[in-house]
Parts: sequence; C-alpha cells; structure tokens
Amino acid sequence: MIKITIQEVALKYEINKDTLRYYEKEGLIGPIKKNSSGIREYQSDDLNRIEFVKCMRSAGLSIAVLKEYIKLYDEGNHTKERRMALLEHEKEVLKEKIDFMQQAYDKLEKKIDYYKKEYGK
Amino acid sequence: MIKITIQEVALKYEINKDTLRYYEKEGLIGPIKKNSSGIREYQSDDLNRIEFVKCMRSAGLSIAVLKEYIKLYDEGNHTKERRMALLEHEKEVLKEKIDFMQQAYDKLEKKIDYYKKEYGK
DNA sequence: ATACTACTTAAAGTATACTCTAAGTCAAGC
DNA sequence: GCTTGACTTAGAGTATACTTTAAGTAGTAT
Repeated sequence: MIKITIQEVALKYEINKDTLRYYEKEGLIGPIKKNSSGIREYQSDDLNRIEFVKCMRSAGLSIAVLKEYIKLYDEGNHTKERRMALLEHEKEVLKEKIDFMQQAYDKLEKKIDYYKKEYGK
Repeated sequence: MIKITIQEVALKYEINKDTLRYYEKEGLIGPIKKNSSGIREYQSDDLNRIEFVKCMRSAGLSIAVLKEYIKLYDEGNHTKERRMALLEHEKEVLKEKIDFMQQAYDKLEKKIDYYKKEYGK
C-alpha cells in the first residue's frame, strides 16, 4: 500500500499543495485518508484521480464540470449514462476549442511569416 | 468610408458592447472615432483589429499580451523584431496548449468508448 | 526543552476578464 | 414638449480558480 504526502504529490504532479487541498474541498479528489496526526496520505487511486483532474483542467474543463462528473461517479452504476453524456458534451466543447486555437495558431504563423519577409528586406 | 455603431459591431462579432468598450479602454482596439454626440463610429480598420483580438482571445491569449503587442505596434517600425518575438512566443504557448487539449480529448474518447462497451453489456 | 519544518484549518485575498449599474446625454417619433 | 431607446462614463460587482494568511499542531533534530 502506497502512502505519499501532499508535498510529494505536489512535486510529482507540479500542483500547488493548496490547490490539492482546494480540489479536495471541492470534491474533485478524495476525501484523502489521514493518519493519526491528521496528515493526508495519498494512495494510488488518489493519484490516478489527480492525474485525470490535472489533465482535464489543463484542457480547460471547469471545476464545476469535473465536480459534477465525480458526483455522478460516486452515486454509482445507475449514473453511467449521464456520465457518458457529460463526457461526450465536454469532448465536443474541447473539439471546438481546439479548432479555435488551431485557427489562431495558423493566423499567428501567417503574421510571423509576414514579419519575416518584411524583416528580411 | 464605413461607419458602424457599437450595437452593429456587437451583433456582427457576437461581442458584448461592454466588452468592446472594455477592450478599447485597455488599449486592445481603437481609440474609436466618435461623432459630434460622442457616439462611437467603427471603421473597417477597427473591425479588422476586433476580428484579430476576438480570434486571439478565443484561443486564450491574455488581454495583457494583446495589449503589449498593440503597444509595440503603435510604437512604430523599430519594434518589429520585438513584435515578432512576442508572436512566436505566443505561438509556442498555443502549440503546447493545443497538445494538452488533444491529450485530454483522446483520454475523453477512450473513457467514452469504455463506457459504451460497458453500457452495451 | 526548544527550535525547526511541514503539516492542519477556515477564511480572506488576488488575478483575470468581463458584466452590470447609476446617472446622464442625445436624436427621433408622437 | 415629452417619452423612448440607444448611447455615454466611471466605477462597482461577478465568476472562476486559485493562493495567501493566520493560528495552531505534530514530529524530528540539537
């Protein structure tokens, strides 16, 4: 059984300790088990969840959406359909965002090329 | 010479009128010419700028970065190198973000597929 | 025993980007 | 001439996601 401290989790995933506690308070992760002194001991299941949350947050999924997903998850098997719908919706949102960003990327590239030509004169 | 109102710009680009004024106050667009009654009259140059800002904002470039770029632009030709560097930096940042989002997208897709299999049972 | 460091909590503070409010002006229609 | 509706401003308010603060505890090193 793995038991690692908040410090170690923070280092491993490059997430602020306060952010980890904040995510826990919001119900995105945990509740994390605590030892007799009240210190958090993160286990491998917790780490998987953290990795998922980190990935989704870095992609722009909101705390609220992740909270909702976790809530449904914790409610058990009868929420599978709703969870799936939620994920599919977020997938679509993400797709659109990626599109916007790709458009901006292309525009930036063009602008830079233009500068390069100008600069070369 | 085109002259369109803030209302029309707001409709055309789906940007809140308050946001347009906010962007102007921050120096991202304009200053927009005003008629004798103090009403803004947007011209085609303004619209091009607005389109650029909208595109970059939708891709996540910060107000601060756009402000900096516009500032350099307004300072004249001798800032071209710095502008190019700024754009290239933002391009790299965008690339990374797109990567993160693509990763999350793939992860979501996998999760959904998993649910679909489970659900089919 | 005392100093040091990392942990704990609840709550306040910060950054970013809007978005709304209040008070007022102005042109058009009745 | 008065109402209506869109505009103006400065400044306050909101949402989201942290991040910091203050006050306190617990385990380890000297």
